[in-house]
Amino acid sequence: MKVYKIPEATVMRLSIYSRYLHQLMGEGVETISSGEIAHGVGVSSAQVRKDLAYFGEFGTRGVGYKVEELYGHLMKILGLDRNWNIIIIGAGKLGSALALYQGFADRGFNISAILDVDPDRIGNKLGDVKVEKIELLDKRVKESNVSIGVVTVPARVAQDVTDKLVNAGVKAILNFSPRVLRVPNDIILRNVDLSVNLEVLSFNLAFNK
Amino acid sequence: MKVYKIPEATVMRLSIYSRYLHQLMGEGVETISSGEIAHGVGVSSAQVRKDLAYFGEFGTRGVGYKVEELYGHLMKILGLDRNWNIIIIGAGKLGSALALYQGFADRGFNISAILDVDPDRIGNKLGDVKVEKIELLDKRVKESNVSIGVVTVPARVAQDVTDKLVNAGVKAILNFSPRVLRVPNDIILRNVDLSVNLEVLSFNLAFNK
DNA sequence: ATTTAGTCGCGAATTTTTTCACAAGGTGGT
DNA sequence: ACCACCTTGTGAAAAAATTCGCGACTAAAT
Repeated sequence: MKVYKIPEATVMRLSIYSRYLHQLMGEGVETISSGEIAHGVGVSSAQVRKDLAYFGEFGTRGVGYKVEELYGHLMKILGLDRNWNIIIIGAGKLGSALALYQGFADRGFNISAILDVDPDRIGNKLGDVKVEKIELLDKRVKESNVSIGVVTVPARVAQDVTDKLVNAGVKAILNFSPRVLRVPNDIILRNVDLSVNLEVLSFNLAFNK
Repeated sequence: MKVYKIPEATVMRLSIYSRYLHQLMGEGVETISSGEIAHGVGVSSAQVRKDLAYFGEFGTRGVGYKVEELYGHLMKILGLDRNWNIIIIGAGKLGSALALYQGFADRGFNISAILDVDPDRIGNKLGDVKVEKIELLDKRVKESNVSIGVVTVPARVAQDVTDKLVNAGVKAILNFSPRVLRVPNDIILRNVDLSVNLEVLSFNLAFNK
């Protein structure tokens, strides 16, 4: 099987499968079929098998998958068999929420720093991390070997912050600002636009009836 | 042109185009080509034209699109030519951040209520809205004619909250909890999983080198 | 009036993703 | 040992989404 290009949709589903498997482990389930995973997360069983087939053969014909084993494979595939250091730029409501979001820590994402320009925010404690001034961006990225920058600043400064992150050496950026960011080709960029999601709902509500 | 099924990716891009056009309006731009929109938001010009073609002919050959006019069409298509009432269930960090997120109000989403079970949170003011007890769910949805429910509760109670929202009469649900929700066929459901986004980055960092 | 340069709309071709369908392999009962 | 029954892995088919290519149309310059 080709390993060249994995569909992004596949990667997102793997992440969802892994979480479902984790839940099953908690329930003491030891073996599961593609059909059951499919039903559990709302896709087709062929989809589950195809997604897994990109990376190897993890099941046993006639039987299914060992939950714990498959979970381990998925975590490895997703790069979650290690910790990642991330930095959050922007300690507004969204940045704070992300900093305190347990889901990140649970999956091995360690928040190395959270920075802002606003003196009122600097010094605030968010969980274990204290908000620091933006000038420390380069220093913090380098000293903590930060791989991922999370951008939660207003649109007008998003590109500027992004450039600084790239220069400091982050390899990937998760952008929550409603701005199209330019990054060099070797930097991985993902955009999460909260409004877009609501607007897709709005479209469906308005359009389909 | 077929109106049957609009790709979800198209809808998401329309939302992005509309925001870019709004920015251009602010800059005083009056006319724009598909190629310029494409460059501005990072897709191909054919993609822009194809996306728009699902809904009609908005441009002038040889000239391009009138920014304001196209913006108006897009807002109408997206159902943003009116206001939507939404309710947020879960006043934790994420729910609070969403409640205070200016981006929603800017696009016509009006937060009718935000509810929680935690007595410590009830009574807190988030912008113009006060956190109220979860028991008011049915009442608030009905009296404010709420169309969209936003679920930001812990995974274990997400399905329960969802069922209550559906029973109360919401037509769409935006789910931020890491749980696959079951809803009737006529209810529109979208999932936003913040961890998935980080994990796709993690995968790309780990896998591509 | 004609030419030149530019741009849209859209059918067709291409690429990508999903679904189908079944051979291969495994389990448990008799 | 054989049979009945499962479930995976995967090539092939189908479906969906994107890109290509060009005819149709516009504006502006000469």
